[in-house]
Amino acid sequence: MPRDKTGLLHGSLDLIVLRTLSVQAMHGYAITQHVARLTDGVLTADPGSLYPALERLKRNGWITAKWQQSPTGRRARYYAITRSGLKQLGRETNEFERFVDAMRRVLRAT
Amino acid sequence: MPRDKTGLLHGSLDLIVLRTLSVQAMHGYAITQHVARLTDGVLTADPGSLYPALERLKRNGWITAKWQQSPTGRRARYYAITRSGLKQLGRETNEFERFVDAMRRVLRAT
DNA sequence: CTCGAATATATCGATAATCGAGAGGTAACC
DNA sequence: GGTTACCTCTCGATTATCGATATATTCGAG
Repeated sequence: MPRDKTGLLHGSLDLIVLRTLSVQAMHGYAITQHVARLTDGVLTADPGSLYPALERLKRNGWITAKWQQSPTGRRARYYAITRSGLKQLGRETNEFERFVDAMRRVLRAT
Repeated sequence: MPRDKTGLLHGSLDLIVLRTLSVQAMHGYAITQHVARLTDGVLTADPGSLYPALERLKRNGWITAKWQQSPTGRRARYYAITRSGLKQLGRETNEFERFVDAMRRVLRAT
């Protein structure tokens, strides 16, 4: 599974996680799989980045965590997005679009 | 002049600089102005990030530096992209597009 | 003539996010 | 019994960005 190694992921992992949880509450491992499958491995949420990120988001009140049983019977920590997390998702999505627009302007300049 | 503060710039400054220098050789301060004007201040190349970045790119052989007179009569260091810098620009542009595509897939997932 | 704004380069330390490499453990399957 | 898939979590190293700061020159306004 290819890693980022470009540094581009920097600052967008939170957005990825918030967006993923806005679709459905799920546990960390499921987030990893979801992102890898959606992007054909272009983006990955590695444990070493994901769990700190989840802790960060929780600390900011944008997600909640609760232990549950996964469909496979094992215990897993389910993360759900909060109302303020949804607002944050909106903000970060806008920022991302602004960023991409600006980059496109630079990349197309003559 | 608004700063990034999202972390999104992380990893794309090199691309911005290479692309800018591919248009025309110029000095650091001119890069700062060029990027700010093109993007309406959405992206900035602050001195504290720019000069280390230029040094980094030079170390990799992607740009060259040479002292010259600026149109205003002051001495300035002019940076020019090299052939291998152009190749690197191509690679980084592709990576960026791949990244944006992947992000879009995540942001549009249902 | 003086003063501030614009031009221009550069360094330093703090910050913070990512990543690699694990460690630990359960369940299922061959 | 061994391997794979599932699932959480921590630690240290790395690295880029950023804010602040220093230095110096040129130009135009008052």
